[in-house]
Amino acid sequence: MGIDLAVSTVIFAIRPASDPAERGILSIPLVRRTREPFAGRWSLPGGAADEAEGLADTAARKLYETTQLAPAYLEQLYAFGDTDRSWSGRVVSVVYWALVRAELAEQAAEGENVRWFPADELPELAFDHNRIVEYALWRLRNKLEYSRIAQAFLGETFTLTQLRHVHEIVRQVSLDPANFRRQIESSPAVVATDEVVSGGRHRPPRLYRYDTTVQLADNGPLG
Amino acid sequence: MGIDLAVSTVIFAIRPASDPAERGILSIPLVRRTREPFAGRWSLPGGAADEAEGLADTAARKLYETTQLAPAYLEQLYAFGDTDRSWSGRVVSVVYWALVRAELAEQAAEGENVRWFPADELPELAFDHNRIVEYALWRLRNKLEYSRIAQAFLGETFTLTQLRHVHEIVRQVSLDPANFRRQIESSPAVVATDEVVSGGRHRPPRLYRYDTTVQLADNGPLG
DNA sequence: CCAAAAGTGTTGAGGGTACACCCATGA
DNA sequence: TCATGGGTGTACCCTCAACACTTTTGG
Repeated sequence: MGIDLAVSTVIFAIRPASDPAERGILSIPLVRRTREPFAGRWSLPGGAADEAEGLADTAARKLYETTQLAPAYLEQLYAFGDTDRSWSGRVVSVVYWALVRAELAEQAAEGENVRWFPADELPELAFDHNRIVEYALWRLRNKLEYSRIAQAFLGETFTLTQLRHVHEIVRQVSLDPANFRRQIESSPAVVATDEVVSGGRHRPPRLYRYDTTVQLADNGPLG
Repeated sequence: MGIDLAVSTVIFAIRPASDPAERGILSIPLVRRTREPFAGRWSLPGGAADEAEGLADTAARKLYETTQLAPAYLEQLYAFGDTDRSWSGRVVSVVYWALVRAELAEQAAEGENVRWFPADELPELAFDHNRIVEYALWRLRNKLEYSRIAQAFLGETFTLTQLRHVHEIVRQVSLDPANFRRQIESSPAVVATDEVVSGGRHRPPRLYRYDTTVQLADNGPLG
């Protein structure tokens, strides 16, 4: 038979919360399986690797096909290859994780077979996908602390409060606004614009943007 | 046709230096290719993935077959899958990196088709293996700073000076012995024994051992 | 006693946290 | 003028780098 090679992606976005007191919910889109094994169960978007296409390209394409979205950040997570992870032959899955923008994720396709779930309230998924998501969550939370990837959840420009909310939602902590500001401003990756947002009934916050000459995460020689 | 799946491993050990002023050299064993493509070039040990065997098991087995050694540490590095990385069909390589003990690495098999090279003086290798080693080196150096994996280069017991030399050789820095001592002693992963090493013409150093109930590196849910 | 490495003590700089305080806007 | 979040100042603590100093061995 041989070994089947598959590509899957854990897609993260911050979506509006039903409870308006919450600032948003870290969410993941899943697809319902229509075939055995695990027919009817929810699973990560993905499919067989394409012989003529790079692995990351396949991940981005599958991502687009299920959500109609393009990722703001995409990174390989891990190659899962235990012998017993699928009982329809041996499958090695190269899994990626992606961040998409909140504004776009709202209009993302949803339907009978595609649905967004809160990242830490998932149902029982097909294969070893619960374990995969758990690992992706751990990586996301870790990387948020020492890299500048939080911007990928937001649009072109954003306020520091919005950026802080991303950290608070993902890392499940509450951060001091004053210290958060200094921490971000000391980094060259985020720069102030001269625009502000008026309309709130308080002092208009300044908009910041991400400096695209700085790379989001340090992945060493892989860039 | 389809996609071929391979497993390779970047093996690190600290071997005795020719210059006795050096404490040791970070080295990698390579195998000479006997077939096209890249016949005659040096390359990473590895081979086709085995359908009945886990990926890490395959990596450890290939490691043993080329060096007669067992790894003290083994971790997945990355899945390399660019479409143009082999021009004998599409090959996806799941690459692991491993640490082996210095004492054992000295007796490691070496021959016409297996040879150890200093990690940062490699010849031009087959495929994209130079880039793979570069990434593995980056990961090793990074992980040494925030994990307790340096012990894997040493034996059951070791002196703090030996452990410091590992850091100095791998990270290419010189470290203050006093501060290094405190840093290690504050970590629960390394514990003092009541033995000392006599014989040197100076105060006999205490031996330490690694606490096996603590895991070397934090790989999150993957353990 | 001397050289050399093991091991201890101490100080000062820098980064992060907590928190007091002022600023600018809409209602 | 008040409520609300934006934004600044500052004191304290803790970690870490630098380096002086003491200890224990072999020669």
